[in-house]
Amino acid sequence: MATSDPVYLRVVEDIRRQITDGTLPPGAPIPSRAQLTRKYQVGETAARHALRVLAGEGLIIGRVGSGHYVRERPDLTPLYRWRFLDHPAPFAADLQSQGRRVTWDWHSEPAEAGPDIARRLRLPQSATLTRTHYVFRGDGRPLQLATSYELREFAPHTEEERRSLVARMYAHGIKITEVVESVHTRIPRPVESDALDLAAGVHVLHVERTHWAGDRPVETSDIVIPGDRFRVMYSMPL
Amino acid sequence: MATSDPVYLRVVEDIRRQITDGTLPPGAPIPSRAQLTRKYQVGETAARHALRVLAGEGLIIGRVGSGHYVRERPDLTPLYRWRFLDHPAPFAADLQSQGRRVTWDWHSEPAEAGPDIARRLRLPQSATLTRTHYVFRGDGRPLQLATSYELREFAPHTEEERRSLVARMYAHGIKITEVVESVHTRIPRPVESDALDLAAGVHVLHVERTHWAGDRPVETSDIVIPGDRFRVMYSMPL
DNA sequence: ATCGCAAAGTTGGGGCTCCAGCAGTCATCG
DNA sequence: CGATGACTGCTGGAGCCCCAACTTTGCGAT
Repeated sequence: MATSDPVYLRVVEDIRRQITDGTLPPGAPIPSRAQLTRKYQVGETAARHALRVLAGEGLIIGRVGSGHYVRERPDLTPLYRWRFLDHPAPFAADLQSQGRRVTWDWHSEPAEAGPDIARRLRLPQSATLTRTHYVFRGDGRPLQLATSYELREFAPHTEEERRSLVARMYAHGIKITEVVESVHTRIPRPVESDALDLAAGVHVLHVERTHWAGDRPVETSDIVIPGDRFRVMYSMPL
Repeated sequence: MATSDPVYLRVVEDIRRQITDGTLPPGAPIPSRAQLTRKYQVGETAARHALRVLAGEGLIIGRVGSGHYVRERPDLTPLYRWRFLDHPAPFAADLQSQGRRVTWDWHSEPAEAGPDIARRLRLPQSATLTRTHYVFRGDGRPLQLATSYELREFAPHTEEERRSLVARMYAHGIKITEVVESVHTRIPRPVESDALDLAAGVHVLHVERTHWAGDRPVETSDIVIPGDRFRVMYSMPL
């Protein structure tokens, strides 16, 4: 099934890989339609489609009359990236509203991204992340274990910062009732793919594309609560 | 400049209008590529492109072998739609952190959308909205005036609900330092248009597309802070 | 009356081509 | 020597066509 994928996806994935692993640095020119046509032995339609998808993802930018280029400042993209893979336990914030006092402990350690997380976070495998294990407690009794992965340069530096970060997440009242399997992808899936079919009963909240920039504090959160599974996508700046 | 726009936009805008004003109700079939080609006297490329854009916006859904249809449950789309057009005053939440006590009063009234808001909220002009005027005070002194427009069916029903809604907004620490000119558009601009150019120094956070569904509580917020102007986009369910 | 099947219609992927408008580059002219 | 203008390459819009896979429909046979 992997080899019979649409042709344009092959091009998209190859270029995306080159961008994320640094082969194509920010500002680097992307081959033009004509060049892609030759290089990947595809039609111009597929080549142009691939470029549009990548541009839609925010990875590259097209300049009329000039060409496509790898977007500058891609480091702004992953402000915070979280990934929780947890016990199906009630989330702490849930219990706060029931009057219990929630506390949490954690310990952080450096970790390599590894293939799975690297792919999901669109990072090179060698990227150094900060892995943090949490133990959430309600009235002292353990409620939930959680693991989060953050880019080192964006991870909180002090105890206080991390505490405030987690507190802000709690302020959202995120309930985690089952597997929380998530990544905050700022540059999610290809533009045209997988239009959601609400009528079919798929329950999902889905942020397709988010672009941003700016040197001021920015905070966004997107919470997805499908039927029986859900994801939390969360990002915060310092 | 309006008449020399791309042709596919003419198709997009016409269909979008028909959907938002109810001419094409949820579930209604959209003309096929061939039919659009004839109806609007455009090429197949433009017709298909228009359909893709609308599908990308989440307004319609394409089913292979069957056709495109107006998405069901479009009422889930505008959960809350806010629009503030305000004084360039510091936002109350800002002052909270400085230890001042922030309070606010409001009064709500029904209002017709009118041409401007109808266009921005993608609603029929005759839609009945709830218009709410706020006065925010810091330590009793007026700080800010704000006006918000909400779909009536999603407006808070009780005093307590509205108070909690505003409080939740404050919890985000949204600073409003200048004109807040905004609409929460769940279905923003066409898929392929206006990729942001970060390199050019445009400072903007921009949520392009958000789709969601589900019968459980969903909360999303998107805060945009460009250089010297900014928008707040906010939506919350009950 | 119901079942099965074929034909027609539709989407999505893909190919090819043309053109306007823009951006560099380079050569020519004053 | 500097400025202007022509040329080339690129993007984005647009047209037309073909095909595979899938749905729907309607007809014909049982």
